[in-house]
Amino acid sequence: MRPSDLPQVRSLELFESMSDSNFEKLMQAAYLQTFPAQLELITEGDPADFLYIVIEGCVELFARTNGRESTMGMVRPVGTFILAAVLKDAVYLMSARTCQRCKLLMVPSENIRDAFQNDEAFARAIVIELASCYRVVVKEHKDLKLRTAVERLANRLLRYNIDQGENGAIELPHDKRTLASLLGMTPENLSRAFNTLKPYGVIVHGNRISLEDISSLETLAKPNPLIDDRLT
Amino acid sequence: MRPSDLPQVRSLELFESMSDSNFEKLMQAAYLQTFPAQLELITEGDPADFLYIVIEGCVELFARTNGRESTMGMVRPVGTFILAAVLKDAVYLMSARTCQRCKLLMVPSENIRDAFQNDEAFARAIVIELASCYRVVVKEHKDLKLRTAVERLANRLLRYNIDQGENGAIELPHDKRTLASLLGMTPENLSRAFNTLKPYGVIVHGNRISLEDISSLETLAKPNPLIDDRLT
DNA sequence: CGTAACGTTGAAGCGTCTCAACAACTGTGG
DNA sequence: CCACAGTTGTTGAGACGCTTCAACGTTACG
Repeated sequence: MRPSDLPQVRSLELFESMSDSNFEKLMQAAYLQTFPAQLELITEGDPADFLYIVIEGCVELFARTNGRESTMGMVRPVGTFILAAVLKDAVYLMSARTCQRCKLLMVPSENIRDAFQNDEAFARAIVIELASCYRVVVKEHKDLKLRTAVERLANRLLRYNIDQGENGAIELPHDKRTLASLLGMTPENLSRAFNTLKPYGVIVHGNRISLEDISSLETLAKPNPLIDDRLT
Repeated sequence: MRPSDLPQVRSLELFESMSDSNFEKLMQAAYLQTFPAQLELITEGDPADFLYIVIEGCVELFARTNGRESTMGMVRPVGTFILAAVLKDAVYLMSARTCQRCKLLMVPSENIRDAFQNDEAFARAIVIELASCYRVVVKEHKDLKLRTAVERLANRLLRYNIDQGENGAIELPHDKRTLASLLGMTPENLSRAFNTLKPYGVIVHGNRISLEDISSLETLAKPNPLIDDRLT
């Protein structure tokens, strides 16, 4: 792999406290590969052979059953996916596809599990990473069970606003059909939800949204740190 | 704590590979307490002071926001809850209340984190437990996003049937309002969903259900191991 | 025996989905 | 440069699923 990518991976919370020698060993076993857009990287049900780390591009995690499909999450640099399956040596619960041309680091599952045994700092980091992933899914589950579609969209917009500098001008990080699926609704319904939010100062121009009245949007959305905060 | 309860806790996957001395240390720091029914044990947002282990009874995990409430899960003996919050030293994301009179073992968070550092086997067990919890929530999330209410009920009934001996006679482990909330619907809608399933051989007598035509129920439910199996 | 809790049923309304049509934009090839 | 098809997003109409509210039956319990 290109040496210039290494520091980025090393800076991942998952790897930063690991010993140099163990990190090198792990990276020597890893493959850095570039994939075209719209390629299905893994399919749910397949055995977890690799831990994936997104270096460049964007990966969509999704699930299928009975002819239906839903986006479960989006992974951007520098993020990992399907750690749990790798650690349990189980099959993937989600499928993944590239949204754009992507550069991905693939670390064989066995090497991850070996490193877990041999490097105490790595073991601790893995537990923190896993616990964080767990809490993210719990929050998403609460979001879906406790809120209407419009509320979910409103809270999502408020979060994007915080992520993007809190100046009321946001850019949607994914296309609208993906956003709709992420939020658990149809594209048509997302479009209508945006219309519902117009009286609350939400102005849509393609994938650029301006929030002209944050406080009224917050009154509607009632953001809850135990659902919407990414840190806690 | 009563010595007769110890072997049960020890047999938990989380503790069984731990060294004797570390297990004893952990148990000496722990409190065994009995709680009456309908007591709120923890409230979301509070700091995670203890890891809880259900020895007897049943605990409901639930979440609230904006005046609404939803059941997130039920914990029966011998199960743990809110491990992720304990490990991250964060606040609870869910509240918990007793459904019945309960005997619970409470292990201080600090001791759990200490044991994680000092006992390699325990660290490994924690990772497996966490990864398993993660996968359970992912499955529940898929269930909710990819299925209708009737399908969720049908699959739940098929799972109860497997859990309870696969003889077509099942007993609901919780009251119906709780089951409804678990499945993400109202009690009224659950009642109607049972009616919808009548043509598929689902006969309801209070909390006893008989499944007279498993194969037609399966045709409707289309169970998926990547959602419904508890093992994988 | 009366009260309370739980579950069921009905009617009405809301939210969401489906299907279809259409507009706007993108990239392609002539 | 323009016609073209393909993609993406929007809008409308109708159907469906689900919720709400209210009433009622049943069961459990003091």
